[in-house]
Amino acid sequence: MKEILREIGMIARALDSISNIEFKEFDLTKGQYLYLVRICENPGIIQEQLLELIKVDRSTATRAIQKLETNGFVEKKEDLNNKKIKKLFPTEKGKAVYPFIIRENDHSNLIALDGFSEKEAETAFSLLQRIRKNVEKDWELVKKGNKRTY
Amino acid sequence: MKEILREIGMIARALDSISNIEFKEFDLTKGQYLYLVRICENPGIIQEQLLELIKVDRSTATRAIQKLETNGFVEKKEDLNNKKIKKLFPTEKGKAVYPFIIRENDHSNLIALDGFSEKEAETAFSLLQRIRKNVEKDWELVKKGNKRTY
DNA sequence: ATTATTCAGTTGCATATACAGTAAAAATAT
DNA sequence: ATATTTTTACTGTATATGCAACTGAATAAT
Repeated sequence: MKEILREIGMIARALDSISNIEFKEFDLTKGQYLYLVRICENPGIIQEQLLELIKVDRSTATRAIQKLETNGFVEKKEDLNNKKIKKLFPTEKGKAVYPFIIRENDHSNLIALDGFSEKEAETAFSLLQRIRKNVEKDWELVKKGNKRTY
Repeated sequence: MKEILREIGMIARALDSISNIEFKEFDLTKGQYLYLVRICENPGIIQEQLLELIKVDRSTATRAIQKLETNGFVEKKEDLNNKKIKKLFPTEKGKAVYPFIIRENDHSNLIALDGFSEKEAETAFSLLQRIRKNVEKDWELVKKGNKRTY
């Protein structure tokens, strides 16, 4: 059995660790960049959708967004038709750090794909996308309390 | 730019989340399975090597291992020639849960690679391995305090 | 129309994570 | 041989993470 999980875990932790260190200079604490980029790219997104994009727990998302709001990176806006939801938008401060996050992420991407041909990079992306789609089904099930059988 | 990082992050978080939920029945708390499998597969490994295998901070490893030890899954043994290091071994209890961890991980692997041909799975693994090797260089640098320039 | 169910967001509590700094042993340099 | 640097493990403190349980709003079921 080819242990792709372990490779993915190692890569994810290493890259996340690097990002967290590098984003401290923008006063973003651990993990916050994940939320901020996605809010910048999807202005008006609600927490529930955001957490699905990141694959993180509801409570974790609540507090990460709360902190981002406290520190002036994003703001919550009420919806006129639905009192339940809160739409998320980046502030000017949030928009200002966005390019730095992208630049860093792009660099990590480049490093990750060092030595890859155009075609190989393309293949890696499409295979990873398929893996992600496979995995997110189970994630949603298990998070809803269902049990996997195997 | 193909955003492979985000895919990898999503996959890693989703799978880790599932594992943590599933391993609670063996009294393994968040993340502990990562350490335990590797100690089972590399009996006598020391903390410093283990953390490189997982890509986690020294202090995190210390406490994770401490907890595994407290809960009777692993034990530390002094080395006769080197007073600095502590070799890690699984206890009987640790060895007993190992197959369950493997079974779960194998299942997740299978789910992740659902719809993949033999060849595609092979390709995914080898590309991921290359990505991991690229990324771990930067990780080691940054963790040592070096700054990346880009 | 009323009741039940799902959805979206939050909070209490327990726990993991990591940076910075410490200490002691080992390896290296002089 | 001694001084310096590196290696290995650990601690203090701050912060993130997630499960379980809860709220109120929206939707579905009867």
